[in-house]
Amino acid sequence: MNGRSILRDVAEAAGVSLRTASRVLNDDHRVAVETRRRVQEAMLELQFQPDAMARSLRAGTDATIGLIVESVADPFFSALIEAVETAATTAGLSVLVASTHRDSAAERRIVDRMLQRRVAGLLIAPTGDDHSWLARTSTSVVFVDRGADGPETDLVGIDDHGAAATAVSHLLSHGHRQIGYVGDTPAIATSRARLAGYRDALAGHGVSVSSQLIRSDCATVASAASATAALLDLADPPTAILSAATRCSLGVVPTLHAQGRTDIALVGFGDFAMADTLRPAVTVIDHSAAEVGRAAAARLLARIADPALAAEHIQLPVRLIERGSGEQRP
Amino acid sequence: MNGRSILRDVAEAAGVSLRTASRVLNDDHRVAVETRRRVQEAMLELQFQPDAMARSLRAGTDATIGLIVESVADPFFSALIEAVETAATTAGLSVLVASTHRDSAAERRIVDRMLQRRVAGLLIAPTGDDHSWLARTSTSVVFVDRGADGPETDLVGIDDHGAAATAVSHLLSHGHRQIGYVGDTPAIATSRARLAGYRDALAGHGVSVSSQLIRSDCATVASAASATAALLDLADPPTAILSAATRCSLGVVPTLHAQGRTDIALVGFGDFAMADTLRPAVTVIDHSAAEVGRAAAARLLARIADPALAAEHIQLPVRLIERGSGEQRP
DNA sequence: CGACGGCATGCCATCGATGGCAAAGACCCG
DNA sequence: CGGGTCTTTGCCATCGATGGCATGCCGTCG
Repeated sequence: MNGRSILRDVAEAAGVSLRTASRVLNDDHRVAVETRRRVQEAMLELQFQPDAMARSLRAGTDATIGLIVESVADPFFSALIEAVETAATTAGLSVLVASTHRDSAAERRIVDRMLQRRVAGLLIAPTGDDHSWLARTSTSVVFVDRGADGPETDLVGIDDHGAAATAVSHLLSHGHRQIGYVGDTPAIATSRARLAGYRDALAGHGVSVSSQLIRSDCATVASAASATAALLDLADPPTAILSAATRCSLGVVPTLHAQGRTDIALVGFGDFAMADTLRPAVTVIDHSAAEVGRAAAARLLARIADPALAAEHIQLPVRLIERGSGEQRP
Repeated sequence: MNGRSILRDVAEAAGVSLRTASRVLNDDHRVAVETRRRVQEAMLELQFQPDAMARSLRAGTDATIGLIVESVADPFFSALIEAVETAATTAGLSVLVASTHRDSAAERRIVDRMLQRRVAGLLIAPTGDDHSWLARTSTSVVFVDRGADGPETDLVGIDDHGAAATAVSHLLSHGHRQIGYVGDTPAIATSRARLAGYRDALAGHGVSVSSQLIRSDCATVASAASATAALLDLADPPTAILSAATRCSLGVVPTLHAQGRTDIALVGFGDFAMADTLRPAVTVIDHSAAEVGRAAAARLLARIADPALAAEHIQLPVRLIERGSGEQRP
């Protein structure tokens, strides 16, 4: 039916040059009132829509930010995405999402593809440790949730070490000494920090750390479930458990319920649906994904506006929500 | 440090024309072996990455699909997004996401923006009823979850009417006659179909429908919670409830638990975390978001490949997962 | 030895918009 | 009335890659 109309058509219809039509489109003030009116009329008439590709090519950058996470479906990341998307839309930018599924080769491919698209900026919760591509691009990048160890790039996340330590101290103060740890692999910076927080809190209270109680190999709900079952089977089982990721909690909690061992104290990292409806309701460390997303997006927008900004590590506060499970005594 | 290199640089470095370098880039067979080698060497040397914008401009379409949903953070949609993203990535396409938050003006803006970007295709779970823009574009569009009432466009979703009827029949067969309905607004086609399925199943079994038992105004978790409380307060309260959306279940279930009324039979639309850990575990109709996403993406890719395809409505099967809550008798 | 076919390569235009510069017209002032 | 300034408008080149057509070179065959 309609071939879409281009700016040239508008210009011809209005009897002006392409350049003048372009000026009207961009609200350039140096256009006579009458001319502007004619051009605008023609634009409406022809239902003109500017071509974003052409603009991007000319501008050298695309009005889009790339968001790379581990999994789009993960509750933490999906909440984060929503916050980022809201901020981006407000700023007139679109959002490209992609999941790495912890495959660092896939991550590299995704990063390359986004850079080829000349995204205005990149938000990334990295999987791999190889961030050498950073040196090869001038695109604005902000790490989110976890990231480069070095201080040369922006990072927006939470105080994982402190949060884990807080959780452990909470359990210690309720009389626990045998505290199990169910968490994700230390290959992920975030998990590493949480495990360190766990260890340091125990050590700080003079409690010895038993490696039997530490299961830091739970990348999936299923592995967290079986790790929990294994902890319960120990000769000297834990009286409390720190679940160091929401994903882990989704395995730990059902296992405790299935085995009728809800007497075991539990603090989970990350809030989740129904956490306060279960009996006992689950005490969690809430690290608001939306807050992290908002802050990361704000930081990225600032960096896009001024690429010369000094790198910064932003840590958002977390809060312990006492609901019952974490306040049980041995 | 490095300004990125462009194809012209590669051509110069290899001592060939731009056109030849372009041929190598596109695996055109009409290039001498030796020349190809030189050009490829130059590409590696200069770390050449083709500019996606320029290609898109030339091609007239962008290697991207747009995905427009109500909320990126909604569990149903986030699972759907992940499936779509996986399929798209496999096909070499990127994914732009956006949330409408049920604002049809926002939806229009988002659609316009995506069309301006010349996305290769659009997947949309529409909020508004005005799909007149469809006529004005030649972009491939597939509706997902809900959509145009007419048969002129593709729609991938589930049999909402049948699924709701199944759930109601299930409750009826367990002796319930007072069945409450907590669902979203009938303004959404999906909700409308579910409510109709509820009514038709009741009518089909000769049970009269009481409008007091129907709360179809629950767009949020909080409103579902208060609607549930109101149902319980009725002079003639329901002995069973059909929660017609996952979001609603997240309000219904905590309310039943908080009021100690877990004796009320419940069937929920959409599975959710911890549904089988709660006591009683929650019987649900599982409509796999991932399945819907996969099918919708496959359909869109097919349509992009062949825009002349006849429109089709695809309904994916659902299954009733009996866990206990829906099998309780009055 | 000349004509012709096929392969490899190159030049130019093009996608749609915008930046730089110049020109044309209006207007003012001396 | 001429020269200068300001406003409005237009032409051309450009962003980076690819399509169409032309050209040059080689071999082959009559």
